[in-house]
Amino acid sequence: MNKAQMLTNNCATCNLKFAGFDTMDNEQLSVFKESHCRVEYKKGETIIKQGARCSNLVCIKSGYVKMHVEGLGGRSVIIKVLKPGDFIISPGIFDDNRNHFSASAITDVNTCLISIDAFSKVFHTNHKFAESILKHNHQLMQALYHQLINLSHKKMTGRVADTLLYLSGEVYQSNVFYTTLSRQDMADLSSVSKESLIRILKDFKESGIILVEGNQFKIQASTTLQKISQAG
Amino acid sequence: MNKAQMLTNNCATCNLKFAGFDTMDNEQLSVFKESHCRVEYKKGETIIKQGARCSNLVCIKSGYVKMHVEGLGGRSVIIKVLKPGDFIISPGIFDDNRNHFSASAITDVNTCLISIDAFSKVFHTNHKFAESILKHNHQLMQALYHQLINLSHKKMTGRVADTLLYLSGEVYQSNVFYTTLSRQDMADLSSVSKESLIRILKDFKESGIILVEGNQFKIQASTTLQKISQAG
DNA sequence: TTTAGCCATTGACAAAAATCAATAGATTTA
DNA sequence: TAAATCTATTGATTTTTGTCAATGGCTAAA
Repeated sequence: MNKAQMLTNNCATCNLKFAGFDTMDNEQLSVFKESHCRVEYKKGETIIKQGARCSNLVCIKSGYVKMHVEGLGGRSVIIKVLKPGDFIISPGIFDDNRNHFSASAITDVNTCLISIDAFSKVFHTNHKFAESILKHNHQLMQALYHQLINLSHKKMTGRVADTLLYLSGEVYQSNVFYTTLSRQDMADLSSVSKESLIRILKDFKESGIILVEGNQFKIQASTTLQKISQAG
Repeated sequence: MNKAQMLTNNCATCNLKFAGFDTMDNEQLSVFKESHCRVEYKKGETIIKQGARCSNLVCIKSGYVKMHVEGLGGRSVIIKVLKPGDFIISPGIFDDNRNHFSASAITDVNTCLISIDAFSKVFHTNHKFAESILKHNHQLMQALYHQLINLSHKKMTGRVADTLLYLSGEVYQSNVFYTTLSRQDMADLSSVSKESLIRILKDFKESGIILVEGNQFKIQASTTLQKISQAG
């Protein structure tokens, strides 16, 4: 994403791959455009807070965001790591109007916020847009089913292998990546304790499956990782 | 539900609390009515098969259904137990057209099946209906978030307590209930092994928290169960 | 009725994973 | 720069949980 694209204030020419953008006519695009506001978050800042009223559709123009559910005793589970082009629709929108998860910046992040009102207006006037939103939802749900299976049937090594494959395959889209996720974050993403995560990374490193140096990762044997993941 | 209501063939007078029914006009109702077909399943039968093409919106007129995701090595997780009045929209509908979970009858079940085409037609012409579908989806998703937290942060006793509270509170809606779920099913609902589930039920029974006699349950100290659930 | 098969239960044991404690490294703040 | 703070790492230990094996009961089929 270059600077010129990032700074565009026109939804019609926005580079975001926002599902449903292409179903919108000029009038609908201008509803979005008028409601939008650009906000920058610093690394560590909370973008969406679980329990608070949900007021925006959040589009990520640049940077990375972790989506997490806060549980008992300060612990949390990371559901998903979002990258540029992704967006967040809080599942409370047509329901109790509350956020049911939090989202925090794990790098500096540029966002474009669309008001719920504008979203709702377009949802109600453009059925193709509505369909694409439902589709987006369903995909999220499928990911949750997958995660549920992982949690209940796989042991730690399999879950950590999954996390590594997820980060390299879907988030950073490269076998070599630098992550701003802490070890605790990676543990929350795998649902293991921080110590266990570290031990497993060490094992993988010693077996030559991955290369780790601080937060710099290289997946060397992704087929082996896949086997570990499959074996549970 | 009495026989007369159950046998009604008219969507306008259907007693199902199907979200969005009240947003439909006569024309839309007749789209549903024309596409519908009534099917009876015997206990144990598969209603929706994971991986197969999804072709219907399934409304449950009577009986109970388990919604489960099949994982590795024949093991599965039960996501939800559905009761009369509930319905299932497969999350593949506007996406890959595949079912991402299975649904099986745990009693004899009466269903009303609406074709995807009819569903899609009404979804596209009635934005209030669309909104209620999205809302339904979001509620399902919130339940999944909750389950994710349970799985990753609670230990077995807390999860089994949750299962008992769920069955009595949401499914059978009574402190006293008879379930057709097997011990293995209850274990899959709690994500523990069958043996562990049995041991914990025994503990609860010996502590006087519940009364169990085969598949007949009575919750005697629901506050205690809630505390166990909260404690993790 | 008898046999076979499935489900529930129990005990013993092994594996898996979390917790606790201590240390080292890195980074921020005074 | 030094102190303070936070994160990462490692080892030792305990807790949690699953697996295996054996048994009894109930049901369904021959």
